[in-house]
Amino acid sequence: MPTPTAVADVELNPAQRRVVGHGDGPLLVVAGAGTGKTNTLAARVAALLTRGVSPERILLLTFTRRAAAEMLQRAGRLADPASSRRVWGGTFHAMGHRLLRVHGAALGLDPGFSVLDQSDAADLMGLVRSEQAASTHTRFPRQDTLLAIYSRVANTQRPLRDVLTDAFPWCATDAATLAAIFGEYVERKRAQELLDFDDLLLFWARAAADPCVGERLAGLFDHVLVDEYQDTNTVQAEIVQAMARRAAGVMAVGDDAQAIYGFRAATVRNILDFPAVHPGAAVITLEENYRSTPSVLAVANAVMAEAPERHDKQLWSRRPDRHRPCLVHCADETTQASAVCDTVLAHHQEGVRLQDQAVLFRAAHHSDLLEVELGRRKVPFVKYGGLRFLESSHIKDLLALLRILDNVYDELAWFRTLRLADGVGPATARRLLASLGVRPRADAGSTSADRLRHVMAQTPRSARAELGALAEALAACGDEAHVEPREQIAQLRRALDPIVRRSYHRPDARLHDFEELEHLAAAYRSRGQLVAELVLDPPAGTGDLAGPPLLDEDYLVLSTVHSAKGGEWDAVHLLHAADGMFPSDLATGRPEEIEEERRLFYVAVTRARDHLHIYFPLRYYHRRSGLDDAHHYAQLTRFLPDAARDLFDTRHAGLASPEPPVAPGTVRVGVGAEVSRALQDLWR
DNA sequence: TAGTCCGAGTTTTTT
DNA sequence: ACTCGGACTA
Repeated sequence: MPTPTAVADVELNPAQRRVVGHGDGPLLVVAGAGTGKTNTLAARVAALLTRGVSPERILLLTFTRRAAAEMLQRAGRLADPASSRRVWGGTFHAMGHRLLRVHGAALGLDPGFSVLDQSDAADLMGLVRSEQAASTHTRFPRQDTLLAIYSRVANTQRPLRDVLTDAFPWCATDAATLAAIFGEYVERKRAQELLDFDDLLLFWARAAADPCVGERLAGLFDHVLVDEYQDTNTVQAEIVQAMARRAAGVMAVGDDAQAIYGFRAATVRNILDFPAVHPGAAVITLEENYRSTPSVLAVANAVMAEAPERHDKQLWSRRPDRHRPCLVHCADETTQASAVCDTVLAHHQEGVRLQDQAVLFRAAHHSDLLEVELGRRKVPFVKYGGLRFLESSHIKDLLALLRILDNVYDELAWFRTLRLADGVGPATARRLLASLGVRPRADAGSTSADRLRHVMAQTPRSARAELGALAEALAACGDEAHVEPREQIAQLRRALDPIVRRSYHRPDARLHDFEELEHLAAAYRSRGQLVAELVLDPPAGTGDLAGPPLLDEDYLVLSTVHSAKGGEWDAVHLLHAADGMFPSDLATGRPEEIEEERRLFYVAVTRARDHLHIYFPLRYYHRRSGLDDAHHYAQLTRFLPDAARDLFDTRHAGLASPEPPVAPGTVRVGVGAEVSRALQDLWR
């Protein structure tokens, strides 16, 4: 019997071969973690290409750009690299964007629309919010909450009132005001030709359902393949159904045990209902795990065994067992950070590259202390998840200028740009918008540079030099046909230089980011393409672009569990396995939320090939710094029940005795707090 | 316009 | 415990 240790490019097990060899017609693949899903999907694409399906008639929808690129690269190795590159592959949002640029006009969409990222959308929501009188009362939801509610309505396609009672009960009394704000928000986007992330899906779904445009769209593809189907939402399922209605084949791959995007309105119903929605669908289950050792899988299975809703898959592996998973009890967070460093470096000594190890955690800030410690010990690392490159304010400044060039009526971009200048705040900026002919619209045909020069006299004297420089830079970028995107960035960067130096604390790192952006821009043919792709597929990593200069160097991977989806490493270090951190105590309100946290924990565990280390800090300080040492003792995560703990070796870091000095959960207040309370009592 | 002070609500994960 | 928004002042 052939026993593949890893799924080699040509070596597939019988179930995988059935997937690859499946003819036309709908197909659902239920693929447990580590069962060779990526290879199988890649082999299927390769098989389609070999069968003579033309690459541009294949649509491959994945969760991230990276996943699509990797699958197509593997498919290229199996079939023909040149043709695999012509396959339509990417995220729902990126593919929607691409299709809408070409076919959106038929829906009345201006082909020059701009795409708002999450924080732009929130800003626009905030603008509308501030204009609504009723929104001033206390407890009125903030702009981010407003966007979250709006987005949930859009993605679930359920009435506002239901969404409020279900997910945002504390906002239910404001339903009428919310409806008014959302109405204005939608109107504002329409007037300024802006599409937010949700719109990319909604317009695509609308277009695909349209009797005329929809036929044309559906006619573009013979095969539709969707990865991570358990994390799609209602609108995405509608898109798949509509796009596949003329296709020879539609295939969805997913694992209900790995559904972790409920907060983004993803619904497991999609994968469960696939056979009903696509009649005659074949269902193939992949259960043999090629990634992890049996003892890692035992932990994963034990975690899921506690789920009230049964997932009737048991992962198994033929791999030999070598190391038992390790549960590390740490005195506190600081000890955890150094214990992780120690273990990472010990593995490194044994020959496991840093790149083959990952540190995973629930929330982006959970790695803060570790990052300091890694820096101190000079261990190179890259972090995924959390604050993105694009969200740093200097990058948004530069992007705002690009967006003005692209869409001269983009109110938000103007608002941001104007305030860059010394002496221009919200009040002046708002006044200038009218003179610029942006809101209300005027002077059709006049360029951004002209408009800016025209209002110069109305700006404070202190702002004129900087605004003048910006206007010149905008003018220099104006001729899209002759000025390369890279040169445009160079121009804008020069004008921003003094502003960045004046307004940011450590300007050099930020100016360096501009340089990186300039290099990045060389890969794009047009400014519009650059801006859109940057928004839809921002560079990962933090601070600087952890790009080419690091490539030859070995580095440790730090990642949120969400961002680690689809990844695998020889050694996985999972931080903060304490109740309150994982599961996050923000997500323990409703049973569904806890179940999603459990699946998230399962995803984290199943990323490990050979070594699994789970760290549990016993003591959490309430204040990071300060004189008093108020802290509490944590409890081990509820996802590791007693039965599961027998699967681990136990280690202790920074602890004289393995037991906590007081019962878990008790709060002790340190000396400093007692002193200050005594002082308080003096004048009470 | 921008800085300071005060009070109150909120907290995470991502395209 | 921290951040955001509003009010008030220079």
